[in-house]
Amino acid sequence: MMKLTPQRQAILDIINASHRHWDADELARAMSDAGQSIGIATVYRGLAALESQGLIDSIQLADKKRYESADKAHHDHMVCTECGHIEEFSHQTIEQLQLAAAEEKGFTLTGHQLVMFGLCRQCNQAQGT
Amino acid sequence: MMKLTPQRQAILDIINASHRHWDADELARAMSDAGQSIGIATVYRGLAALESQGLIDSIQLADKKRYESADKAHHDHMVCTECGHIEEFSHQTIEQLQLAAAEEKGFTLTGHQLVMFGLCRQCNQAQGT
DNA sequence: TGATGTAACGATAATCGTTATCATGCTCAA
DNA sequence: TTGAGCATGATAACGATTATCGTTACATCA
Ligand SMILES: [Mn+2]
Ligand SMILES: [Mn+2]
Ligand SMILES: [Zn+2]
Ligand SMILES: [Zn+2]
Repeated sequence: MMKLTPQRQAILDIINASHRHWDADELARAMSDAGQSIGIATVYRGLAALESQGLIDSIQLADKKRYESADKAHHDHMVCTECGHIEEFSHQTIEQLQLAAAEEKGFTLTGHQLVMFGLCRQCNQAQGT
Repeated sequence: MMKLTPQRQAILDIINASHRHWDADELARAMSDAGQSIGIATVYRGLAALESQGLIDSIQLADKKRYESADKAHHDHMVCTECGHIEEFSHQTIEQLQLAAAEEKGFTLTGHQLVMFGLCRQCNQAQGT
């Protein structure tokens, strides 16, 4: 078991207090802004520790890893390529069919990540026709 | 339109001649081994150019981008976390349900990537019970 | 033919997210 | 009280990718 130090607790609190998907740098900056500065290495180690304990979840985007609260049911993500907005969705049938597809290939699944890219509703409208 | 230089043609040939998923370094090494050395920057630029023309496809894995032939129908990937083997699969219903999920959120899809992680058939057996 | 413009090349520096190193600080069981 | 062991933070190192820049290949035009 790991130790829930003040730094790790603070990271966990920030993540749990919002529905955002945070990267390491944003968390360090948020803590700094809140007067509780933290070393960037400590952020990375804390995130890894919290995730290994299942206290937070992550998604690996092209450039960086982003973390979110684990207090939500499993879901996947749509990322707006215009504004960066991340929309969540879950689809039970898709999940089931993934299991079936894996079984068909002899794969034992430990995880998956489905990311869809496109324009969110707002950016769609801003774009016009 | 871009120019299909000897370097880019060679990259394209290597990718099309196999079913592998290549990273930039592997391609540079393969060309070097074949007696046609190439600058690593040229590999990256060539890959970007070829992909923008739709001549090759790519998948973004955690650490690096991998490229494959575009002479295949769209498919998604299972990655073995033990041996690195990449298995391809396609599931028409999953694709359709993705479109439905996007529409429901007001997203206009431009792409998606579904990657499943786990143990491939071989590594499953090697593991035993 | 030869000047000139444009795009690609290749070596290498720079960037960026992440991990490793290491000296220092805390904490808790003996 | 003490010391083993884990956490922290500054910073170096790393790996993939991109930027820079001088050089080269090639096409166009005087
Ligand atoms: Mn999410
Ligand atoms: Mn493939
Ligand atoms: Zn948007
Ligand atoms: Zn395997």
